[in-house]
Amino acid sequence: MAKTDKGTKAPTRRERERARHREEILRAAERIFSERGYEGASMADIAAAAEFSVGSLYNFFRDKAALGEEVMVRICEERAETLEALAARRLPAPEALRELAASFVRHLAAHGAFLRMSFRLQSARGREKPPARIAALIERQRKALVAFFRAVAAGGALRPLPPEDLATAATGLCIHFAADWRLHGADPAAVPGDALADRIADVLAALLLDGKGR
Amino acid sequence: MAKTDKGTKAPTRRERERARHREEILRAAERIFSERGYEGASMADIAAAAEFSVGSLYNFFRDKAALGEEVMVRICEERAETLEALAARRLPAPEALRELAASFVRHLAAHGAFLRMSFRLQSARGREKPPARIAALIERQRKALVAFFRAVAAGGALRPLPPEDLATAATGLCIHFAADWRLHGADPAAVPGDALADRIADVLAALLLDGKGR
DNA sequence: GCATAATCTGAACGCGTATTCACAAAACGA
DNA sequence: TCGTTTTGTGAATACGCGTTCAGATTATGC
Repeated sequence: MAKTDKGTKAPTRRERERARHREEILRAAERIFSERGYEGASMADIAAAAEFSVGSLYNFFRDKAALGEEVMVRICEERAETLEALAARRLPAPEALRELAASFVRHLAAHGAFLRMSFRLQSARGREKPPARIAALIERQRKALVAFFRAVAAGGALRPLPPEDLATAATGLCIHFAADWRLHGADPAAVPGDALADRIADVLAALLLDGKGR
Repeated sequence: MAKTDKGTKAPTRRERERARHREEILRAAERIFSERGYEGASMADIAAAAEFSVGSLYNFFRDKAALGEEVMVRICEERAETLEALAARRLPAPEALRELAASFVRHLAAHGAFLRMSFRLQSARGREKPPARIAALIERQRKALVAFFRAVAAGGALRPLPPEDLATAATGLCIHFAADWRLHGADPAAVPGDALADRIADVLAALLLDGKGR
């Protein structure tokens, strides 16, 4: 099976090692970013965490921005895939919303850098637009979530709103309840768990489900 | 010898001038922060915008952090007062939600720095907590919004959720719809207007109002 | 008008950090 | 084993920015 290249040979030993090193740098970078934030993480910090020299980082990434972008891209890709898979499952509304909340919280727990770097996109310097690859992934997530809500709404158990608005609303709810949890949580380094997932699920259900059982 | 006494005599000419200068610096700082973000705004930029020298800024504020904090504090105070006033008006649910959306958008339009600096609180370096004064104001806003929803819910026209959750949900919706509008808007420097307010109001109504008329 | 205090100025300083580069080490092919 | 190529190293570099301070400027009290 052709891996990443445009249909050439199996990767040589060198290529495999290089890929592994790249991977380790990315993992270390994500850890440091999530601990100290993008601006607070120095290349020296990341290099130390990855057990490489600073110079080596530049053999793999053009500059700090490229490294940060790649970290974010991978997180966003994972989230997009999760959402696409979730949309394809065609669950009934209540379970669908519960799964949405659960997957969101799992994503947060796995990628502490996600919320931080998302917020950074909005507070970033100047009038910078997010890099094109990230903008595209955000759009992909959005598309998947709209499809998710279109499918769920077909069951007729949701409030009558355009799926686009449902998607935006659900995202806003997830993010803000998570931020609120971070703000009020005792330990700022704590990892979100089932308590948060349940709370978000309850709110999503209460607000988005059509309350026909009343 | 009366210097800065605790609210006794009429302020002398000097004191009034000093207060005016301070005011001008704060206005300039807010403008620059909203244009370039906190990290992207240099003290030299702010000084130039305020038509003072850099050194003068330090006669009014201990350092850049204190200046930024003061800018944020004033914005948050204004918002808290608006919310408290709104809660006190005891409007019927539909009008109440419409006013909530409208006041939020007016606040955004008046203070371009608000969203940016709010997001910055979440993506900030290290594990810094927000300054105590700002944390207190955020809490004050939250309290006001909870009171608002408690009052509105007393009319019985809202979805049956704890007012705390309604408050968190409403905030998340407002912020995320605004962020979405910023992201998809043609001009990134555009000022949010009635179109955004209407959209948010519609969503709030559709999700938070008890749909008993169905 | 003069002495004194308050305010303003902006060049100079120090610090932190992203980035580079000359060199070292290692891996590879023959 | 030996030249060549790739990869790794970390001290040196360059730069931006927050902050300071000694002196100029302006206001105030007498």
